[in-house]
Amino acid sequence: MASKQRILLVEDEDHLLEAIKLNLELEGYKVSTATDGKKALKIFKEERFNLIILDVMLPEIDGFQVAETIRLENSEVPIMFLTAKNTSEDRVLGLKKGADDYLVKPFNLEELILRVAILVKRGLKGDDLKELNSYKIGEKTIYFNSFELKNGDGSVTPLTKKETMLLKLLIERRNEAVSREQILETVWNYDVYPSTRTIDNFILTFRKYFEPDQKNPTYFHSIRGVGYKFTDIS
Amino acid sequence: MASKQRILLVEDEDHLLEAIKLNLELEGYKVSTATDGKKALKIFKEERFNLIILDVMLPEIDGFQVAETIRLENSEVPIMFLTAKNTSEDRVLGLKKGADDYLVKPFNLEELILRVAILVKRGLKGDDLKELNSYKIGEKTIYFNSFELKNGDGSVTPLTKKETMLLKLLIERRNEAVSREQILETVWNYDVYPSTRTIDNFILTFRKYFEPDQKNPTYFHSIRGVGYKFTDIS
DNA sequence: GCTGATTATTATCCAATTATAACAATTAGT
DNA sequence: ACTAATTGTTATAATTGGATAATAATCAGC
Repeated sequence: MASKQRILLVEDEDHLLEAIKLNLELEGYKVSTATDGKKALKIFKEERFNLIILDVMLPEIDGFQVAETIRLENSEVPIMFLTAKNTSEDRVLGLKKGADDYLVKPFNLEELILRVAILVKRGLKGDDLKELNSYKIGEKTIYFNSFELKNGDGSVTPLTKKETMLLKLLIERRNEAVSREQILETVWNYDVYPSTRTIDNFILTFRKYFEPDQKNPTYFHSIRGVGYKFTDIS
Repeated sequence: MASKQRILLVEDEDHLLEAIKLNLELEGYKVSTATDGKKALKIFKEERFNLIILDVMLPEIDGFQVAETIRLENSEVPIMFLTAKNTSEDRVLGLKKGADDYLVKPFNLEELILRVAILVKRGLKGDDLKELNSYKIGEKTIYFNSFELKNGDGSVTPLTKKETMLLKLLIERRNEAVSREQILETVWNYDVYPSTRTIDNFILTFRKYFEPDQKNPTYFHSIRGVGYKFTDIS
């Protein structure tokens, strides 16, 4: 990812604030903090964030009001509420204020991290998104949602739908063998199987695209009797 | 809300399936159901949904595989996992497969309803109300608000409503493939699908407007089996 | 164990098939 | 009258499977 994603964390309990901040930073986010609603709004006006995490119970201005104010100006940024109350009215209220997610205290830190990842990913735009949906192999970069392959010299080769899908599958499962059966089930439909020879053909073109030495594949390995394995150390 | 939002619910326990379905319908959603992964994929291919709720443990094909297959196609539809397992690996795996949310069983029905509302709402505003008033392609400028196209020589060509909408969509998503389905969903309504051939014709006129060489498009690329991609380096 | 024969699987090329898009002409709808 | 949508024909690109060569695995016989 190009640059660190930024999170604004608003929480009045110092202890909890520090714990969450530390964990988010370990995950690679840049975290700004505020301990009350007033300060939160001040920081929000000065910087741009990819996600705002708001405790509901805050001194001076509560989390809901903060969210409401933010939504007046900027309806895009995802907002996650942390709430101790678990009554239905409260959660519905949060929703109305434009929450994208909420966690009930006490919560599991790991769950927080996971949900943060989902929200940040969702908010990404343009170049970041393109970055997220790409994969580098050597000098070349595959862009999965523009269906193209950028070569080392900057030239671009178009990829077909099936090529892209199969590449995606093998890369998702990199460093493990994917059986021919699995490939057919996933890339082709569960009912219409072509001959297994077809797969070879796709691998062949992949090797033409990516392998410096066709006869000695670095990336696309055949596993006899099973299927193929995409190997990459990155 | 113009028309009912559609949800695909995939769950193998009949009792739970019915309970969730009933509650979602009470909330005003149109709910389609499937009891195993294979059926789910079949239905997914036939209809369009605003949200997919997937139990992870399913007969035949599990929820993760279903999600993976859906995500291999270009689909951006939000996916929520229902999972009994609460181990960290499982949740991270769900994330990687492209989850937008997940609930751990046993869950509170009210919480499910709330989270569904968040995801559906998010999907709707996903059409980005980004202010895009004009856009330059080569010598020409499109004015989205006045539905017209200013040519290099200063003359003006009027654009129809549909032309403008489709142009806007493709330009907003520039450099990525937009599937025919997405086009139909966005430019046409959810229920009124014209034949997909209609789209070709619009592209045809776009190429007449913008392409120096019709046979070798610079801007409007067809991606076979997927849809169209508007390419621009600016 | 080793060697060569046998068999199974994959690599590769290419022609045939199929799927999809380009395009034009026509119809429908307002 | 003018968009929008359908339909049909042609053009084109992607996918497929057959043929053959290459390679790897298995096995029989020594």
